[in-house]
Amino acid sequence: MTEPPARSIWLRPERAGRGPAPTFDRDGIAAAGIALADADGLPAVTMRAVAVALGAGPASLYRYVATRDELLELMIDRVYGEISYAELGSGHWLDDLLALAWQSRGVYLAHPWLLDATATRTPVGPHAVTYLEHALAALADLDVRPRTKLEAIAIFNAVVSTLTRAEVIQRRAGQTIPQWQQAQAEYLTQVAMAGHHPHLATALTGQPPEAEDSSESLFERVLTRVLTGLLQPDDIGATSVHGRAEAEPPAAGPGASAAP
Amino acid sequence: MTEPPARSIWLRPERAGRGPAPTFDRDGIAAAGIALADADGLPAVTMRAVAVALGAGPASLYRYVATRDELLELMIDRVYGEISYAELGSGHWLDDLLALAWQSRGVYLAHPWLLDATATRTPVGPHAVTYLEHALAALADLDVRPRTKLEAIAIFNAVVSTLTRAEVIQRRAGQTIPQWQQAQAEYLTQVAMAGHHPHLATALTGQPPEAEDSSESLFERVLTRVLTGLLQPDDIGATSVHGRAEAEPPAAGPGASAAP
DNA sequence: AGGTACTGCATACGTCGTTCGCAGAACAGG
DNA sequence: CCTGTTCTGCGAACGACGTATGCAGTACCT
Repeated sequence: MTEPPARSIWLRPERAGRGPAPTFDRDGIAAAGIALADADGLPAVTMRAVAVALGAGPASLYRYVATRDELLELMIDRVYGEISYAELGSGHWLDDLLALAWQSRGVYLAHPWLLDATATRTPVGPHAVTYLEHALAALADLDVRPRTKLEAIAIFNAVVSTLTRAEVIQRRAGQTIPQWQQAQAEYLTQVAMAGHHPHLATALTGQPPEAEDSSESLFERVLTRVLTGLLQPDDIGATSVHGRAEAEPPAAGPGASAAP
Repeated sequence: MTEPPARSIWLRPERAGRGPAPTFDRDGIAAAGIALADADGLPAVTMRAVAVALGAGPASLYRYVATRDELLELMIDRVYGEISYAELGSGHWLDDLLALAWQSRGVYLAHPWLLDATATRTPVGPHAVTYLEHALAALADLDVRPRTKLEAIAIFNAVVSTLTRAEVIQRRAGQTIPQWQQAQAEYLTQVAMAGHHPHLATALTGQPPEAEDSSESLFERVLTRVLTGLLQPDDIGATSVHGRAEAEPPAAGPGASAAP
């Protein structure tokens, strides 16, 4: 008859100090999962694998974690703990946010599986909340509605992960050549060559080696542009640059498509 | 002895006109999967479920699809086919891109699972390529390096999906109250009240019902700001005065690009 | 006509997430 | 100190899933 918990793992106390002392703890379990994910990717993080890595029985983890998803939450929040806020407090909000972005990038590069794990989920663990707090602190002096700040941070995080994902993929291309990716590139060039997609063709056959800027400068440039565009004073930006008619959602998108 | 294909499903011919006529086709299979996903989410799309929905045997689909991931690719590209490009060609790149964004939003709202399916994967099917072609066409007259355009489109897509995901979650809150989400909110407010996160507290307790703008105007406003920031002339926005650590030499590969 | 190459399908294998029930260990109260 | 309660780890098992395999039939090609 003990059902009621169902709450987030972060509200559940780790220990319920009654019985014998637990052999493991959340942090150690998360660390074991992270080690597996770092080595062989997210799919390698199975309940059994983490258990044997810990020297535990196949189903022992369920004493600490209600579900595999909670294990992933633990892992995600633990790597969020690797973020340093030492470089913040510059006095310029843009510099502070860029510092946060570089820190995030570092964590993503150190734990590429985090890109997949956070693609669906939005992290809400203690360390993630600390991150959000610092991001808001960076924007504290900005004269913008709090709502706008939260939006900006959400978009900001999405852009950071998108940029870093591109970087991870490109970095992997140097060593391992995933089968599907090569097939994908083959298909794309083939489509471009077919002639029906002129803009795509010119975009793909553009100057490749030329004065290509580094990934780092691209990262900083794109983020700067996005953030400066995003965090303008609240009263402007509502009208298009072309003096186009104001917000008028075009006719509804495609209808439901259930059956053929 | 037949091993060599391994190529993308888009390069593989649907029919190899030798044997008997297939009972099903890729489009029908994709439609069946989409129907299941629309009704019960992505996890409901299992090989067996799609098979029985089609009146086929449990493993019959492997005659059409090499893996479950390919089935998802089929589904993704089919819903991309619902996008209309009728409202494009306004002559203003921003208007065209906003029209694309509204179309994407419509598809996302009609098929919320698409948000999860494309969170990891980057769609590369024929319809996705058509989408990319139109996006590039919208930017054709812009005096920016092709590389910058591709970047901008990638960021653009990420922002669209982020905004729409937030909208889907908010929309779901009206009818179904997912357990984990309530727990999440409970935890967040509890953390904010604890006192150690002042900025978070003020951001969460901000004006709630006030002159809150609609989801639609937020959508358009954020996108406009991001895009205008992103697509400035190439020579500005590249400079920044932040000494940052974590710099590594540029990655080697020239190939892989940021795509839709 | 006959061979060939494809079709749908039933069955089976291995793995995964998760549940259940039990033996033992620590704490609480007396 | 003893006893009962409450927790612990764990082995075994369940159901579902992705996928491989082998077989019988069918339609095209020569």
